[in-house]
Amino acid sequence: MAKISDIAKQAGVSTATVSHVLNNTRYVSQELRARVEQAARELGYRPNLVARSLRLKRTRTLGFIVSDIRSPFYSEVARAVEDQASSFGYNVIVCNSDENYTRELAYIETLISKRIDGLILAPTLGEHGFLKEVAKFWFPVLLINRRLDGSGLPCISTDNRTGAYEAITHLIRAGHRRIGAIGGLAALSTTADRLEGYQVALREAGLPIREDLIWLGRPTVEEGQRASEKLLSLESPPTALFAFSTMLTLGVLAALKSRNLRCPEDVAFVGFSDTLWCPFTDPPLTTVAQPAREVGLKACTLLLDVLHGKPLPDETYLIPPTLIHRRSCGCP
Amino acid sequence: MAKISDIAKQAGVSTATVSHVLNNTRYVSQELRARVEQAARELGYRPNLVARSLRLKRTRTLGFIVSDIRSPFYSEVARAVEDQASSFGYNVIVCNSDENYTRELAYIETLISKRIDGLILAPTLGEHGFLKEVAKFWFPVLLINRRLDGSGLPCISTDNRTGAYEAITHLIRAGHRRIGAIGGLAALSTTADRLEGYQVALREAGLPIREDLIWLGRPTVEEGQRASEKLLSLESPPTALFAFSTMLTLGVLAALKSRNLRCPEDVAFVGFSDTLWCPFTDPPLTTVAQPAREVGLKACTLLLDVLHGKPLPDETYLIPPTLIHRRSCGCP
DNA sequence: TTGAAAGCGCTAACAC
DNA sequence: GTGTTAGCGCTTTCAA
Repeated sequence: MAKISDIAKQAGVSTATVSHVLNNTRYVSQELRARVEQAARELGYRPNLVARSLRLKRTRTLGFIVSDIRSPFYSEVARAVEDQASSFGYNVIVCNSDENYTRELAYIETLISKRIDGLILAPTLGEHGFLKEVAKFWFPVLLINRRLDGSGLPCISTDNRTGAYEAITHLIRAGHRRIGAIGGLAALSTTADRLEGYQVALREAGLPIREDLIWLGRPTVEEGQRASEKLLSLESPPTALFAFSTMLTLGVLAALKSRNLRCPEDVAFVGFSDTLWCPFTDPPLTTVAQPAREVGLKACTLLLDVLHGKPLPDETYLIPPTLIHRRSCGCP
Repeated sequence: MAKISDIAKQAGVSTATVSHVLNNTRYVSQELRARVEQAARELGYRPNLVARSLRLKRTRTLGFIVSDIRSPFYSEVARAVEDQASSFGYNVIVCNSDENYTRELAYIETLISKRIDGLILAPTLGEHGFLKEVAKFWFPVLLINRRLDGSGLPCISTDNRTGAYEAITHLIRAGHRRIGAIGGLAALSTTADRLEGYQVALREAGLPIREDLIWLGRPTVEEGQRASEKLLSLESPPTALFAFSTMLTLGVLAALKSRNLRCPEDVAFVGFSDTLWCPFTDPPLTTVAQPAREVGLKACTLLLDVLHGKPLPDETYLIPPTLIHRRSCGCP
């Protein structure tokens, strides 16, 4: 664990000179430069970034808090964030909030204490007023996926409204008039936006918005299955279903299977979030593909911009998703 | 950004007292304790863990390097590691090596400089002799998933040999005598172990090991598809296929689909790594489910044990996988 | 062109 | 019971 003063001694120069050689931060003669470099090599020197961080008041470390890194969407975002961050010399600490407000808060406290340079956050439900303080006092905060209206915090997100609108419009064009919607927690902006897209599409087509065709709740496979069963048991059941997330999609598939319903012949289906598996399910799934990589890249790029002096934007950036046509929607 | 000396001033005590109150590290009278706590609250004090780390020579931060966090296996491992780490007050920096030795090396350098307390690593291919030095000089290193034979580094891994053995034995019992194997890079211990399990199962059943039924290569969907096409084009093609990874499994499915082969009627199939989607593919997939969570938990637990003073084991821990029976293997 | 030394915020040995 | 202070390893101002 050689330190700068060890190198200085061995090379017969001052610590200032060593530091300047190592960081290329002021002119040093060839002679001394060579001696310093050799000494550093001989001693197996590795700069201590902890000391450097203390001195410079920046850690080149970012925080990344999402509900669960196992989600295909968030792991893709995480990958993009890490790619971008590492290419600029930053590392990222990954945290799983599990949709738990208290856990999220605890992570934020820790990250403050660790003096991260910036935070990318998919907030849980709950009062997030304190984030304004965090952003003002500690480090820039960039939201992903979920807006926090009125917080003034910038957010990078899929254009959920448009995504849902296009999915539903597609089903309507194929002749469906009763389309069930199975969504996540109503209080999340993602759910609200997708629901809005669903409603606008119906309205524009002159179709009624039937509350009994809409189910919102916890986005798990089991709940999705239960929700599907419920909608499909209505006296005039939907001829098509639209699920807002991967877990709910799996729930729908389970329900169709357990009822021996053929898709798309008996019930058409469109999901939200494309994955590698979607082409291989029975039937291949039509989905709204979320631009996860773009969201991560944009969020991290903006964050790094701010760290390099640009002003924090207060806008929401919506990135358009893509409707991927496969068999489950029943179109040619 | 109040610091300890600010609190000391405000509370009219020494910095030592403040530190001891904050860390509960020596007796302080109720009186002073209360004054310190109030001052800390009033000033919105957050301990500076960078300074603390410099002083204590530990950061309560772990490194986690895998090829790609998007992989269902690694993201599950990451989640388990993070759960365990955070419950002990540690954070984890996640890095994606992309199977690139140079990238992996660069990350390790950075993590050394950041003075992480320990590293969990799924090594890429390449000479890893330097890891012994790292482990000796800087921090404990725990391998996951891939052994580095002769390195003396402990490894937590799926019992790949047994997993493959059981899958193949299952197919043999169902009457298959020509079973194709589609695996990843030959130099990886995971590939070698799974191949060994495949071979041992055949040998025990008195079946020949035909080299033309074995394909090893880059584990991508495209390569998996190409490999399947090749095996299925043999004059006496395999009646069952065994794929070593998720990507290769998707490739097999693509090949079966493009050739209009029914599974399991025309070709039976077993994959490695279970995912949420496996019950919903066409047909539902029989797979060897990897104990990803257990691997992550065990790795992190061992690492934390070492950090708390226990000696680093030099063993390899193999965690048994589970064969999950679904339709694709063609058994009742 | 280079060096001496202060100071980033914290802990803890030592002194009282 | 509490306080003084050195020092963790680095950067950078100031001086020469």
